[in-house]
Amino acid sequence: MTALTDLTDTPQEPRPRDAERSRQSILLAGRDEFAQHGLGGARMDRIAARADVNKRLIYYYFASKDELFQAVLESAYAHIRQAEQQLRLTELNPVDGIRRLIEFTWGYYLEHPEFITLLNSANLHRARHLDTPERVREMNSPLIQTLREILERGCAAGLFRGGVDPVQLYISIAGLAYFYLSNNPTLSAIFGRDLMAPKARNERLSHMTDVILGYVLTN
Amino acid sequence: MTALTDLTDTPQEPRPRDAERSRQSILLAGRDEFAQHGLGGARMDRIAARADVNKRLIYYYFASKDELFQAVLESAYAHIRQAEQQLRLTELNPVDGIRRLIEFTWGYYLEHPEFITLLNSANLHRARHLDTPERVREMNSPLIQTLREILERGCAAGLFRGGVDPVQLYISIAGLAYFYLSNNPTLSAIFGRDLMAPKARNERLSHMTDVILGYVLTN
DNA sequence: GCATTAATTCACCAAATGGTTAAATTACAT
DNA sequence: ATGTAATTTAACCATTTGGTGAATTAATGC
Repeated sequence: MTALTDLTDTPQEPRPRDAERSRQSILLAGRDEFAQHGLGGARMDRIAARADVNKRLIYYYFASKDELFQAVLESAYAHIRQAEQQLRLTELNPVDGIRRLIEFTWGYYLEHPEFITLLNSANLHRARHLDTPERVREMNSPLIQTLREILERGCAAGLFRGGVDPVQLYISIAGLAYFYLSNNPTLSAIFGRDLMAPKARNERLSHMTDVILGYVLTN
Repeated sequence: MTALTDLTDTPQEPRPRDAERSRQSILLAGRDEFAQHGLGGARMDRIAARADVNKRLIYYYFASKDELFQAVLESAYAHIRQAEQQLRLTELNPVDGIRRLIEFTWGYYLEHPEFITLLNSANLHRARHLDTPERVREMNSPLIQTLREILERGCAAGLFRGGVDPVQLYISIAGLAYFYLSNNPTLSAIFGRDLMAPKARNERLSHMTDVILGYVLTN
């Protein structure tokens, strides 16, 4: 209140020490910075500023820029896979199961645009930052298994065509959503129409669903 | 031959001056560097080395890193649009027209991986480098018009479903191919199978065709 | 209270980076 | 031959960059 107790505008009041909180804060800041500028364009100083943490602390928890990126990437994967596993697709009939997977994929990419740009950076660097590929693979198998099960059920019921590779189908569902969102700026510019307008977004979801169902459904 | 005439290993023989050649060389070098490292990771010194040109020359022809990237991007767009216009899709029946467009898209992305990473960089920067959007838009309209025409013909012949938005369809065709190739490193790692193996590539083309035809075809 | 350890900050660096100044060289028209 | 504009180069620079060594402060166990 007095000039003596509050001379500066920066309170300087030292936060209580909390290793886990700091680590998490750096991880989040890194996620945002990498997502916004790409791995090459990201700046460690900015990450420190975003996390409101001394830069040296980043190197205390993560050895280098690359290792931080790797940690960010793994965390992003863990997040989407966890969300996927709460879908309970097996409780739905095959058609609704596919529908729900499409809607989920669309919604997740919409709500997590950082996931898309992080993946783009990871791929630009040829997935060099996905070490322990076994762990990641294990994380992704369940969804493919679920999809395979849905396809089999639909096929047995005479609803779905046979011979569909669940991996191909998954990549197609993801691709239809991902490309639209990832490339939205150039596509919107090229076609001269705002692809992110609410109406356009709804049309896209509807279109994607028609495409995928048009493919898997017999007749 | 003698020590007098050939003291150094760098011949130093000055190339004849050729502005157009130099400009083009820089543009190509920039394309490769940007494609490989992204806009943020690209290094002007490396571009100069790739082009075998003094770094200052880059700034003589292109004002800055951003302007060079912009020129590279425009050139890349011009290239694919030109290739698209040699497709003569209108000479084919509707089904073959769609088939050919899918095959072309797939083949072009395969032969020009740099196009994909350039676009990713452009989108990371929100298409800021696509100025003169009118020019670019004009370049892209013809293909959409052609696609619209194909869809109408197919619909009139009772082959295709009606109400298909050519822009949505184009984005879907591109997306099915683009995502598979752009994200190949992470997808291959995650699913533990080499998606770029010749067999896998053929299967992908076949799958994409099935998906798109399954959607547009009636019955 | 006190020592030990874990968390955090400070000050700093060598290398790399995008960009520039000014001079030199070459083609080319006269 | 010579003047002129276009092309190319050499040397340089202020800043930024990822990363460190060492000191410092806060929590924890005793």
